[in-house]
Order: sequence, then C-alpha cells, then structure tokens
Amino acid sequence: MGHPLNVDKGVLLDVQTHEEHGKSIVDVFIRGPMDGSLIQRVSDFNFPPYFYISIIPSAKPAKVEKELSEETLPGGIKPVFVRKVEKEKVVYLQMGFASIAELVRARDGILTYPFVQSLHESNIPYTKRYFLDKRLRPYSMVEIERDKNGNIQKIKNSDEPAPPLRTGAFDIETYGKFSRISPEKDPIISIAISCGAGKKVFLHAPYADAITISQPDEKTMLESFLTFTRLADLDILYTYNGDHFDMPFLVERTKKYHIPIDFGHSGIQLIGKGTETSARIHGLQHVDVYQLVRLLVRFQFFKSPRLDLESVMRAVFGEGEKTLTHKGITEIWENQKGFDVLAKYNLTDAEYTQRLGTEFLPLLMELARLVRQPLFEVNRATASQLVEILLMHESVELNQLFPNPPTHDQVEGRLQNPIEGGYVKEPVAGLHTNLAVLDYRSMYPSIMISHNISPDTLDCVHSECKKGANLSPTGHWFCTQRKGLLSVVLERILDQRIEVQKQMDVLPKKDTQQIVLKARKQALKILLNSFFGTLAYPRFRWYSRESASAITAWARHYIHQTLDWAEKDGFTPTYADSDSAFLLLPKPKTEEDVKKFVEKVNKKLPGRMELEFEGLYERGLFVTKKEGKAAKKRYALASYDHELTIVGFEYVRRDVSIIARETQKKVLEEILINGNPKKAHDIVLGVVKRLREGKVPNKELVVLTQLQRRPENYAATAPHVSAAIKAQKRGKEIVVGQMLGFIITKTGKSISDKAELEEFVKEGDYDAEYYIQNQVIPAVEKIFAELGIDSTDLERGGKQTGLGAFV
DNA sequence: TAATTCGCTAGACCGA
DNA sequence: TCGGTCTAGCGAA
Repeated sequence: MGHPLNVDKGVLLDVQTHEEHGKSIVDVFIRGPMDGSLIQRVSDFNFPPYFYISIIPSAKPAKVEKELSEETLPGGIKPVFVRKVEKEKVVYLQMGFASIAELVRARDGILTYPFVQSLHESNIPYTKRYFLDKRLRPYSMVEIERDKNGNIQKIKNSDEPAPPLRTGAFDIETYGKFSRISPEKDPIISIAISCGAGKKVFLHAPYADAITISQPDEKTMLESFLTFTRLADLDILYTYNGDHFDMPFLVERTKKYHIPIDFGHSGIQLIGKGTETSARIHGLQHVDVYQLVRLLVRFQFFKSPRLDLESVMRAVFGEGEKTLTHKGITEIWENQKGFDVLAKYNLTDAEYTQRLGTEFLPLLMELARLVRQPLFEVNRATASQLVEILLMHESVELNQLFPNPPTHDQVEGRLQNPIEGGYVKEPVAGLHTNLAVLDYRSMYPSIMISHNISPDTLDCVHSECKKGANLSPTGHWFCTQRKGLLSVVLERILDQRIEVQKQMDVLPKKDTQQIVLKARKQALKILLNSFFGTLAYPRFRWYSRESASAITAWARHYIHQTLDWAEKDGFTPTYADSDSAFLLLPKPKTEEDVKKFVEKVNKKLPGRMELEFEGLYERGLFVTKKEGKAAKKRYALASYDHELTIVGFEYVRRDVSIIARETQKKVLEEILINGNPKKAHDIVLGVVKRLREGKVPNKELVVLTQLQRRPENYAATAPHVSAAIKAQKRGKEIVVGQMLGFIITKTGKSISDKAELEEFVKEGDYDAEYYIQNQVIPAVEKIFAELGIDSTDLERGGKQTGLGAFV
C-alpha cells in the first residue's frame, strides 16, 4: 500500500475474459482519451467468479462459513473465499472460485451438503457480473488505477465526455457453383470495406481501379484486407449478417491459408448458440446490422417486408437496389469478365451497411449505455434480456438477490396457464362520421407505476394495503408503502423520457445533440414497452402471473370505465382495443367537448396514468366479418385533412399481393376521402379486366410468406411450403425463417399445386381467376357491403347490374 | 434460452 | 361437393 499507482483514462469499449493458469481473468478494453491512441487491454486478476447459497434455518451461518472455507468440494475444488452477506434481512453465504470452470463444477457439488438449502446467481455470465458489480458504463470514460504489475486495482466511471468512436463496414463476395456455398471449398472473390480511412475493394482477380486493388491470389487478398482494417484502427465494425455469413466464412478461409485473423487485437471468437452463431472480435465491437435491423423491426421502428440489405435500405432511406444476383457473381467468376460490376456491387453493399449502421448506432449506443452492456451484447439481445439486465443492475443497487430462472416444470406450468389480455370491444359496423379516437399513453407501464406493480410488492403483509388504492380487480394487491423493484425502474425510465424531451425542446432543431437525444428517447421507449411482455413471459426470472394479470385487469377496468363515462356524457362508444377508445360524436358535440371529457377523465386517473386525445376523424369504416359480426382489429379512418389510416386490412399485410392491396387502398380512398363509391367500383372492374387480360406484372402478384419451419414439419401443405419444396428440388437453398415470395400459376389442381417461387414464374403465367376471386375481391367486397353495394358482379367482370345501388 | 394476448383470414383436410 | 374444423401466418395493441 501507499506506493504510487498508474492511472489510466479512456473510453470503456468492452469487457472480456480469459483463463490463465486455471484462473479466470477479466480483460477491460479502453481507448485512450483525445489523442486517439490505440486500444489498451488492462486485466483484472482479482475478480473471482462467485455464487450465493442459502442454508437451512438450523445451521449456523458463522459455523458453515468457516467449514466451507476449509472444505474441498467434490471434484477437488477449494473456494477462494466464503463470506457471510445479508440481503433483505436474510443471511447468505457468498462463495468465490478461482475460475468459471471451477464455479460450474462447484455448482453441482455444493447442493450435496445437507445444510445447503438453495443456490443463487450461479449462472450469471462473468463479464456481465463485472459490469454489474463495478457499476460500469460502457462507451463512457473510465478511470483505472493499476498496480506496478499493470493489474487493475480500481476501476470507476468518470464524467468526462467520451470521444466519438471509429466505425467501418465490410462485406465479402463469394463464389459457389451451387446455391449452397461452403467456406471449405468455395473462395472469397472480393472484400469491400468502407470506413473513415477510406474505401477499398480487395479483389482476387485481374481488375483494378481507383479503389479496387487487384490481388494475385485469395491469400494475399485476405492479408491485405486484414492489414488495411488493422491500420484503420476501428472501434466498431459493421457487417450485414456477418454473424452467420461473412465472419464464419472469413474464419474458415484464413484458417485454410494459416493466416492469423487479427483485426488489431486477438481474433474472432465464433459463439454457437444452438443453431444461432455470433462472431465476437476481441477488443472491437462487431455490430451485425442485420441483427440490429431485426431488433428494430420487432420493436416496430420501421417496417420492411423483407430484411435483405437492399429492401431495408429502401425501407429506411427510400433507395437501394440489388444490382447483382448470386448467379451473376458466379458467372463473373467463371467467365473472368465483368469484375468492375462485381467490385462496384461489393463496395455498394459495404457502403449500405455502413450507412445503416451509422443511422442506427446512436440508438444501439444509448440502449447499451442504459442497460450498461457492450454493443455486441445489446446488438444481439432480445427484449427480455434487456429488461433482465436492467433489473439486475437495480437489484445490485438495492442489495437484493436475483430470482433464479424457472425450472423446466415451472415453465411448463406457466405455459399451461396464460394470463388474460386486453379487452376488445366489438365495433359497430358501418361508415361513421365524426369519430374521436382516445388512447391511454403507455397504458401498461403507467398502470405498473401508478399501482406500484412488482413481484416484490405483491400481496404485502400490511393490512391497510389490502384495502388501499392498489387493490386490483383480480383481488391481489400491491404495497402502498414501499416502492417495488419494477415500478421504480419503470418510473425512472418514464422520468428520463420526459427529461430528454425537455432537453430536445430547448435545443435548436438542427443541433447535433438532437440525434443522441432522439436515440435515447427511442431506447427508453423500447425498454418501457418491454416490461409487461417479459413479466408475463414464462422463462423470465421476475415472472409474476399475479402482477401481469393485475395489469391487464386494471387495463380492462379503465377502458370499460372510459367507455361508460363517455356514454354518460353523450358520446357513442363505437370501438375499443386494449388502450384505445373510439367515440362517435352525435350532432351538437365538438372536438372541444371531447377534449373536456378527456380532461375530466384524467382528473380521476391515478398517478402517472393519462388518457390522450389522439384525433378527430371525418370518416371511419368498420366492416362485417364472414359470420355477420363486426370485425375487430380492422378499420380505416379518414382525417379532416384527408389522411387515410388503414388498420388490420389486407392493405397492411405482406402476405397479400400488391394488386389486391393497392386496389383495396384505392377503394378506401374513393369511399372515405372522395366519397365516390361508384368510382371505387369502376377501379375494381378495371383491375379485374387487367388481370383477365394477363397485363398485370408478376411483381404485383407476389405473395410473401415466411417459412417458419422445415417443409417436412408441416401438417398441411400450404402454398408457400409447396413452392419451397418445388424450389428445393430445383436446387435452390431454402432456409427456415426465410421470406418466400410466390405466385399462383396456371398449372396445377389445388392452390398449393399452382404456387411457385416468383423467380421460377414466367411473366404473365399467373392464374387470373385466383387473383380475382381469392385476392382482389375478398379485399374489397366487405368494404362495398357496408355501403350496401353488391359485389357479385365484380366476379363476372361487371356484366351484371348491381349498379342500382349507386343511383 | 430469451416479451404478451386477442383476433382475422386463407387454405388444406376430412367426413358426410 | 359441401361445410365444418384445424393449421398457419400475420397484424393490433
């Protein structure tokens, strides 16, 4: 003690681990401040992995502590420490081990001791543990004190601003005779990289230009690429589906040539998770933009029918074209001609990846900061993982133990017993005028905060809570005296959102800080919206059936109450779904009356709950289902400034052809905006005619459906499955989870027989009657029916009258 | 090993 | 050949 320590400062990039002499060691990666010096790796030798045990009441903690400290556990494992800890007035023993491997072995052994009751926090990933216990914030500055051996003595966050990180994207093009490409035999033809240091294409062919570097062979090409990337000195490397394609391919090819795969530090670690793999680079964050896109699509940040690079570019930036197919690449290689096209295509993909990465990085970064995990983890995380880590941080803060994950039997039991969801009111079918839409802002989270819903406040011992404001319609209640873990975290998120919004409001619109703030707001929204789902998720550590049921019960209560109150105030409740209410305004009622009503409701709502006036619509259409009842979750609204909102209808479904969707949209526009059903009818007649004449291009006829399992695992052969099987027989590789685009052709008996993947269908070879009877007419007939228009004449191409309705 | 339930519709399948 | 039932996929919230 007392001797001077080295102090390092830098941006915390990553935490990883390695084993040395049977000991698990934590490696912290930082980038030095402003001068942009290279990434440093600093090790912490003094962070033994540990777990907690609880002991039976008759055993004395002090005695057990002493006994276990000297004990050799089954497998010859000696704990490196055993100490008593108290969490919420209960004494546990914390046991540390030299390595993760030893901890894993001790996990089973320890349960054989008769005085051991239960095991806790025994499966927390080691690096996660480090972030949790050291309270580290990634991508912020940290201060590290080191001893004279260079080992970490102390690590803590610092509030200095962190410099921006360096990013780059790469993409490989490979050759493969058949559609199944394998890195064991097929070469990489070219590699493109786009980053701050420049843009380059490394091509293993006789072609060069300003950015394309011709290499004599694949080995040299790989080496040049790695050297260039190392010199670029990146913090973040983007790929598009690199986890499953580029990275494993690169690993395999470099292995073949005995090239050390080195991006500046160690290498790539391919992590296998079932059928999923991910590629982790030491000291450099590999952000797979495809994974990120999947995350964002799940959270409904944007919608894209397909998730290939070009489709996503179009969905996000409105531009992006696929200029080369796999077949095209194969031909270029075989004919050794057209490398300029290949190089351009390769670079474009790398640039697209870089653009998308840049677009979404602020959000990913904010998410990573909020949950205090590296980009790599957050990039590949799911909603429940994000919420889980957030709750773990809070638990550590409050000195609470994490609940153990449920056992298999517990999960099964929970699955058998699902909770009741939201209330959906059957709408009044027909075309309505002057319709107000109200909705509860973040309804489930606001209920959780307002009623203090959390597993740790459920059915508390206080007798007054049992009768208080937090007694739910289910009969369970939540403490009114002590705040719950989940509600505390949620309320903080909500407060942070409000704070961010305030900052955004005072800053100029163009201020660069706005991007970060917007991203933070989005990240907070993602977290906010994930809590309820995870609480009702059977595998979740903090699963609580009672809590989740109470939330939905309260939600049903509040929406019912809103409808009742609205009716009493003279509005006509027309429809409701979970957190929204649709009210028809009878004659003298105005927008002002609705707003007054909303205000009145808000005065009676508890805590953070809030009803919002979403908008007033000139027209709203609800249709009737097959069986005669009004359909829920399908409607169309036209605002007073002629904006059309279409919900649930074929128009928003990717598994309906464009011709049917666009026709439906036009019909809705004519009816709801232009008030011209006659024109709508004529439009459909025109489409029917064009279909019969074979004039509709194939791309308007494609039906997209996801193949959710292997073709042989389907009980019934649906059209997309049939099309997939036929394509497979022709040598096309079909992957589970893939989006299949098919067309119903003229040849075959059943619809499935006629289904073929679009790439195998000649232009014009479609079954016009199928598209008329099964796509276009079903999409419009219910709409016409609400106006009293018979659409049977449509099927016959308008030869029957049926137009009497328009007169 | 990774968020929920509610609801609609298409198309295959099966028995009368 | 029909009508009911079941499987599957997708969207709303």
